[in-house]
Amino acid sequence: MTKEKIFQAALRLFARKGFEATSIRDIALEAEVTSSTLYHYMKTKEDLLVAIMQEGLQTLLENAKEVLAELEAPEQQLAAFVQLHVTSHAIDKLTALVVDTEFRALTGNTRVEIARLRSEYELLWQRILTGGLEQGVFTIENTKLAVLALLQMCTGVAHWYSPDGPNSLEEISLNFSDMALALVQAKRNGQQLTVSDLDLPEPARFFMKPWLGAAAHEHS
Amino acid sequence: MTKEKIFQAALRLFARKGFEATSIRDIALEAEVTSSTLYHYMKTKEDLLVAIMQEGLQTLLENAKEVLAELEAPEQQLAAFVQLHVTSHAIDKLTALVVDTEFRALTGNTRVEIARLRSEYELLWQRILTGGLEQGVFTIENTKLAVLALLQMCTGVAHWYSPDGPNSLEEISLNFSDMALALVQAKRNGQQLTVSDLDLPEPARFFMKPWLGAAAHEHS
DNA sequence: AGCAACCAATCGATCGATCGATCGACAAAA
DNA sequence: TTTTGTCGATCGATCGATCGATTGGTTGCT
Repeated sequence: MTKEKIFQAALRLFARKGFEATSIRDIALEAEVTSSTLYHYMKTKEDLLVAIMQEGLQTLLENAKEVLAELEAPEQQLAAFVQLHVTSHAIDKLTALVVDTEFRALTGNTRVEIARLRSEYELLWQRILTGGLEQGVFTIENTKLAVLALLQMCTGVAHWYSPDGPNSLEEISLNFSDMALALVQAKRNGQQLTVSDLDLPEPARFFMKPWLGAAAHEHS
Repeated sequence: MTKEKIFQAALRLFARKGFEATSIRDIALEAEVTSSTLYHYMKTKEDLLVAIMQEGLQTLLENAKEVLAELEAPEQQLAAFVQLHVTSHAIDKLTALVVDTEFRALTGNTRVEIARLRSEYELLWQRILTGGLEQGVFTIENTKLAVLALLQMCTGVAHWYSPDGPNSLEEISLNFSDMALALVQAKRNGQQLTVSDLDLPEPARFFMKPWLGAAAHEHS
């Protein structure tokens, strides 16, 4: 479908050059249509950006909520959240980069709406940490700062991950879970917990619905 | 001086709207000169960006090297690095944001040069973690991944810090040091280390040379 | 079956606005 | 008189967006 082709082209270019540096004609060229054709599928260039960001954030949010519904222990939730976030940001690097770096290009209502999605997601992390604190399994001085640190550290994966890199996605995902558990000093019986102590359901990735970009990669 | 005024204007706008979204005329307006005058002080718009990024990265790098010269123990070095990085990114938020988000706008030689500065800085972190591993004071599965995680988590401060926020810069800086020490599981005598165990020289900020933006803020 | 009416899809041409950058003129300072 | 700083005017290129025309497939009426 042409529409999908246009969205994929925009996604690639927004991620590589940034929203402002990408022209309508760039997208048209990449999608192998004329710039006029673009306007048959969208109203403005910003609409493309909004669609990408909404899709990415909503999918992440849905997956996160499913994780919370499946797992109870805060240390399990945290590890699964890290795996979900890291894996999402690696598999669909392009969408993740756009979501994380092009927020300032948004204007008006959509800006507020996207900000709301993001803070809703942050709140889920906040609750996990609070839960872990109440159960005495985490040791955290400041929950809000810890959430910001954890999120930022996991989000960074999108900036450097490559399937050809020295570490597999699974290694990275597990390693980041361990670092997160260490950061909050997750302990049971006075022993520092690692992800291998938690027996999470096989691939935590099981929950993951494909993102926009990942979906296109499947049925190509 | 007019030149300084121009650089400050560019810094503010690049940080707020991004390099590509900022026009020459925007900068001229903000600096209260005409766009022609800009070209008396620079050759291209990209030169402004390069100057900002070089200044920021080089100052950070110099300060980091001084920290390494003053402190020996890896846990001290790590805590001081975190404080330096966090404090830099909070005090001179604008420069930090530009350095961290506008790399892709660079072209040609400068792109390579800036990338070299950045990787040189990363290497210092790498050495600290390796040192801590060799002394058995850190527990880290994968040093490179840990460096990326730590850097990303500290860099994120520039995105949300505000002097009017609920936490003082000192609180944030100390808190992030503790989280970093926890992430690498820094231990002496089997006891998890915190920043208060390390008796660092009074303000670790002592080493900090002012950045471009911070400097202008001083003699204003 | 055949024709008319419709509609989604695509195009080339082009709009006014703005882009980064240049030029020569003019004024103040050295 | 030369140098340094500043300006208005303007360059060609490109920007996001719009327009009417054309195509090809689908529907509905006879």
